Amino acid sequence: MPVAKPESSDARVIAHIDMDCFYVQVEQRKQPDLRGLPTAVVQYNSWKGGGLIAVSYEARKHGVKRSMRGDEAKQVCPEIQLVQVPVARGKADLNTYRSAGSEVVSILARKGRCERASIDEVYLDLTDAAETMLAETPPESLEVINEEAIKSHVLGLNNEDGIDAKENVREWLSSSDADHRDKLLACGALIVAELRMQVLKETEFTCSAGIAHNKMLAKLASGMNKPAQQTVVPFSSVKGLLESLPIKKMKQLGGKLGTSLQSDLGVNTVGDLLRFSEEKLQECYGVNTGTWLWNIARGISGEEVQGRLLPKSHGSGKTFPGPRALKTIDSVQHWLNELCEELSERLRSDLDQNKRIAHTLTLHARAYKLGDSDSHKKFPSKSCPLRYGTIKIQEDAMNLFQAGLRDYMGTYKSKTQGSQYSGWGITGLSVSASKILDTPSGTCSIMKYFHGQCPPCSSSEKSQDNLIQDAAPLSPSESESYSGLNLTEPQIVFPGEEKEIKHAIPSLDHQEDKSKTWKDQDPSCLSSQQMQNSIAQETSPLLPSGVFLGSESCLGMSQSKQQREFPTEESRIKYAMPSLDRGLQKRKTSKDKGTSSIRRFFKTCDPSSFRKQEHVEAIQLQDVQAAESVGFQSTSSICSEPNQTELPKESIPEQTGTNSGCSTSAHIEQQSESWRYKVDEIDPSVVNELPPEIQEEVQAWLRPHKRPNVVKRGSSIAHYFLPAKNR
DNA sequence: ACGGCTTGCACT
DNA sequence: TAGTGCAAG
Repeated sequence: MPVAKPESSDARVIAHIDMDCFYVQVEQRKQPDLRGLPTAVVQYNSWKGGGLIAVSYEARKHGVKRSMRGDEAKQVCPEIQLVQVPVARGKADLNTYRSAGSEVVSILARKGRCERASIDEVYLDLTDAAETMLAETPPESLEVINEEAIKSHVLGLNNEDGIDAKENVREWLSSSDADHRDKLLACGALIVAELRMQVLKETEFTCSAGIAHNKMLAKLASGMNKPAQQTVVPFSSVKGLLESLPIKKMKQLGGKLGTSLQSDLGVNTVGDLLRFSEEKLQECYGVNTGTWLWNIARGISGEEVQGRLLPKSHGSGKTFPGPRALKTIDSVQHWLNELCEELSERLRSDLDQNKRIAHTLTLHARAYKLGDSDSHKKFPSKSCPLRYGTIKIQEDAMNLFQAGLRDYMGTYKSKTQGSQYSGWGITGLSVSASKILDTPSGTCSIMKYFHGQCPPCSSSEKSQDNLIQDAAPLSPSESESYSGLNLTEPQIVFPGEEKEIKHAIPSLDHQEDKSKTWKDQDPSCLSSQQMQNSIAQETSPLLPSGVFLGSESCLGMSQSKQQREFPTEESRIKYAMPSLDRGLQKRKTSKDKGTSSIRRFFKTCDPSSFRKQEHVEAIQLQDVQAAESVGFQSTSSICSEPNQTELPKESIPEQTGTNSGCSTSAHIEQQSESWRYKVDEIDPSVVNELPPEIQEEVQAWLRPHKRPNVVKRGSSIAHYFLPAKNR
């Protein structure tokens, strides 16, 4: 039976921290003369003064806006200081901002779980820190309250900007008879004030923050008082806040979905959403989006703060607008080389600094054809296994481009002559690296737990000779999952050898299925220098299933073909993790039917220790709702249905009314064979009995997932504008 | 034929 | 899966 959690454990303390006009601040730190002046950061000064990408608050007062041209900005604010984004390899180079961003993250990650939400934003889960503070040094016990905290804006406090606001805030922060949730938020506010001061001290950057019971509200709040201020959203202020909040201000609703809500349902404020039943919203926008909308109307958002300090992908791109469109293969080649060079550089530093390896290379391009107005949509993106080394990346990217070009041309049934197109142009190119995984040594706590330490892993113990041996007989790509491209032929690369081997050519028309011996190698066993030279092939996701086998040598086994085709259970677990982590909606039938060691571990646990997981929303507005008898039944159904608790940020709406909830659950139940389904059966409470070093990792698997969308509404964007009416 | 360059994510 | 598209800043 579901056991009700104590109310207090649901009162999370979440903060969203947002750097103020970050790029401007970075430039002002570099050039302190600019401090206090209306300033904007601009890229590509050549055309109309370049495009603004960050604007200081002084300049905003004069009406300067992001997305203005440099020239326009000068018009509305003649004294504006325009600073150019650094340029490298003929394109904007954002690296200084990236590293400034990591400076900040490393400070903000000190007080709780931290999620890097973008280059200049993070979420923090300060629940534990706040609880601890409340227990040990509650605000009421402090003689002095941090001045920065006293400057907080507390939504719902009377006289918020009146003359005695500060006294009110001081009292709110340290009131001893306050609601428990408010006390926690007060602690959160103190902690955040401290962190912001620390950031200022160590980086010279100011930031704004929102402190609330969930991510959505914290994000909303951080933008309410900028720059350099913080805003607290007490539980009791939520209803009033959302009631009048324009729907488009809500994150995820600033685009077409928000427009559809306005024009099709007449929803102008978040509060207006309360008029609609969950079912109605689901009919219009699909199950996930519908439920999500229903919840945000009530200030409910269960999304957890992910403990992730690093980006999940790297990309480098450039546009070639209009007259500058690329017309020859050579020019494409040139720019692709530049982009790949930058990407490769960033991959290397990620490897060096974070011991992470990217596994997929993707190329995106935009092209136009005279006479076809939406020709630019049709250039397909292509991806392949990522091989490290600048030259390899360049080569693979070029091959991807050519493959894309063939498809693109195919749609026009036309042919290229030589290296010259006519009537064609490439208006955008970008390359990106994704599926970035930690090197096992760093975070593979589970493997360590089940197999003990892995001495052979330590890079110092591995000789260069071993390296060569291990790396030598490499598997080629199993390329069927990569669009018929076969970009990676077997090759031998010795440490120190950076030259590419010219036979890495896409063979589009022959897909061989070669059986080769496979000796995989744990990348973690290599020093980063060694990595740079030799990890190229073996780190590609070569297996058909995409299994990453990097850790086997960690276990001291020598893998061969057999294991390549039947990877060990631990490998599958390792691979399954990221998708579970993301809480994918789809539950695909997994090919894995074996009993994993993790499952065995759980099975040996005393069944009596299992109890049902309670999924309760972080912020409980139920009391409020009950009082108002607004959607109370739905709320309780949410709470008792595990699969509903993880709310999607947004999803494409689907065809109305063809199907609904019952087939959804039926569909889920069919998946009894899948490993993920088994995960669902695991009682979360048992995690507490695991050794601490793997608890967090297992916890990540157990996050609730979204429901598959069974309702179909068609696939074009147009359906945003065509929700069902009068249904 | 312009607002550039990145990210993350959902969907299919 | 790979590929597409939305959204945000």
